[in-house]
Amino acid sequence: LNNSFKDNVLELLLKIPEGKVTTYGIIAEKCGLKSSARQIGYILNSLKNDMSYPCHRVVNRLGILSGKSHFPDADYMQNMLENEGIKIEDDKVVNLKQHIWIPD
DNA sequence: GGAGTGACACGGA
DNA sequence: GTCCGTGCCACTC
Repeated sequence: LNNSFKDNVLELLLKIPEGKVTTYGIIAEKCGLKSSARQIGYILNSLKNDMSYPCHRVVNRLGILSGKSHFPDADYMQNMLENEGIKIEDDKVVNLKQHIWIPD
């Protein structure tokens, strides 16, 4: 099969439940490239024109909204997350452990 | 094919 | 908690 790494990432992206977040590292590991978290950001960047993917639910391992500058508005990511019940303080998810989602 | 580029992660100081 | 160096690998010239 010719599934690229990117396809796996996209598939997993769509599974992130509303009101939850996950990290670049978790996605990478689940897609079989444990230490290639950097690629996730690269892939998400290529989706910036496609809002059908919940890119806003991906944060770094500290819960920081490291990708917020890549959205249409500076507050887009934060607004989306807060809209789903996640509290953001200083560009960081409050109580990350409570909101993190880990694939099966 | 070689070098540069990341929306990262980890360990050590 | 911070700052810094290193590993990482798909992708693009």
